[in-house]
Amino acid sequence: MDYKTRTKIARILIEGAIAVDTEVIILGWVRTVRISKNVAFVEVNDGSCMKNIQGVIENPENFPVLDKITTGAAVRMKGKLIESKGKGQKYEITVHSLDLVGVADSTYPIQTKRHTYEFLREIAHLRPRTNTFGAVNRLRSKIAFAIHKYYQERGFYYIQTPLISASDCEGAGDLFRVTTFNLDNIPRKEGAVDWHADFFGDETYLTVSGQLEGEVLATALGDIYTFGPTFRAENSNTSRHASEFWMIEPEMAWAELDDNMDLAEDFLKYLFHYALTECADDMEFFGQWIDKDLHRTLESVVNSEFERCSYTEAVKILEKAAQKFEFPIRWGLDLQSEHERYLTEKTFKKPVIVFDYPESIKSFYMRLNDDGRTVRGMDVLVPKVGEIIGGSQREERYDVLKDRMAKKGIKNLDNYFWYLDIRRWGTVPHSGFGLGFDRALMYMTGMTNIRDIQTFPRVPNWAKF
RNA sequence: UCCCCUGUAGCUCAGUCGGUAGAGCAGCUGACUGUUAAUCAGCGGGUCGCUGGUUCGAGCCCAGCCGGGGGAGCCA
Repeated sequence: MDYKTRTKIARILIEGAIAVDTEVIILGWVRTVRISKNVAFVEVNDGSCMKNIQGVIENPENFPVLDKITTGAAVRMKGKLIESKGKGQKYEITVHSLDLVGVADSTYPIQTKRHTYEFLREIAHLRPRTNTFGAVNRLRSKIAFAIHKYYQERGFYYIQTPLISASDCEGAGDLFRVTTFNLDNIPRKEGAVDWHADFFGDETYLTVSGQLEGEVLATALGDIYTFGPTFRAENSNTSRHASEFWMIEPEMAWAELDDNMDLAEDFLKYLFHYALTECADDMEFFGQWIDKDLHRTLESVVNSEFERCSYTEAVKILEKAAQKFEFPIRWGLDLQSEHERYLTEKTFKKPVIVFDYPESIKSFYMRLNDDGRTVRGMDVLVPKVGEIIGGSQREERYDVLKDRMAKKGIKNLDNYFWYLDIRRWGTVPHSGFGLGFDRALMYMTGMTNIRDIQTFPRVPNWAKF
């Protein structure tokens, strides 16, 4: 094969790195074919970029293989790069030889027309060959790289936290259990399941967050970040939730909530700006076909100063709001989606960071304020989506943390000895947050369903492919 | 988990009052001197989600089940 000698389409159409009249070999998949008596056009995409390159065949009768060159077929196309004689593209290829590498017969499900997302989800193994899903997957790669670039350039260390965990982090009952037990014959001792007999000698789960381990490393390396998968067994049936998703969780020692907000704001702006400038080809497609306001929305986030508003102020604003809400507003109640969207879309018309939430509605690890009733938690809210980041300054005082864990009803405190130990010796103020990778990508692309942002989504009742 | 909507050809959908199945696209065959989701002509294509019920007769009405979508909650 011509793996090493072929020219990727992006080199020609995006980078402009190939001179006219150069002999090139294109390896790719046929998007559409148009054949008439004296000329045929074969449009090929090789995945390297959004755009297709058009092969022109001036004497189709000499290319009997054209009969089998159909939408979806894999082909090798050799010819000379020329300036296009037709309208609609700058370059095209005068084809000298054309080989069918892999046939796609008439049962190939992707047609040269728009398909519904619902249909494409059922062919998740083929949808990356469409424009939309090609663009999504290219952007995923670029933004994953941008995330590493951002933190590495700022002296954060990338750490790998365990996916199998014995702690249930926030005490929620929404975990996937990990076991090697034969489910038809589970060992029991005095009536109860004998977890000592299980593989790890204890109950274990798929992690819901790498935060607690991240705190351990931050209080040794200073600044760290995690970037990996997490798992939630919640029966959430929405367009924004998946059972398996990737999170970015930076954690900084010596940092307080203000530093945390600064990082969250700067990080989001960096990612959006990176997408707009480094992925312009694919972003143009999203702006044209998925969300006409996409560029305006992203640019406004990049160029705005995020508003910072305490929970208490936010409640006052919402109480005075002219709008009727479905859910009640009262100090002590959590903000609902409709409230968050009102704040970011109506009141401030830009991203908002809400902070200092009531102690009663937030997790045990958030630092208790001097007022004794609020904690140093923060949520970053953006127009159109609402909450995109959740984070906090962590409770670094041993006694206060232990009390709050007990108060929050965490049962097996012994399992958290290590988490408490980092407060016992050399404790230090530290802060961090979590950004959902897939949700950030939804915002960047305008795609409205997480099942179409993840390549192989896992949601309740769906783990195919 | 709750509320609402939905399931008919490969895809997107229509199907009236309950009377036995339709269109566009795709596919196939042919035509066509540069096309851009090419165009034009012809042809083939159905377990109406499943099970049961009502009825002389059900794609249509009723019940249950299964699948899909949107919204809410939980959150990232």
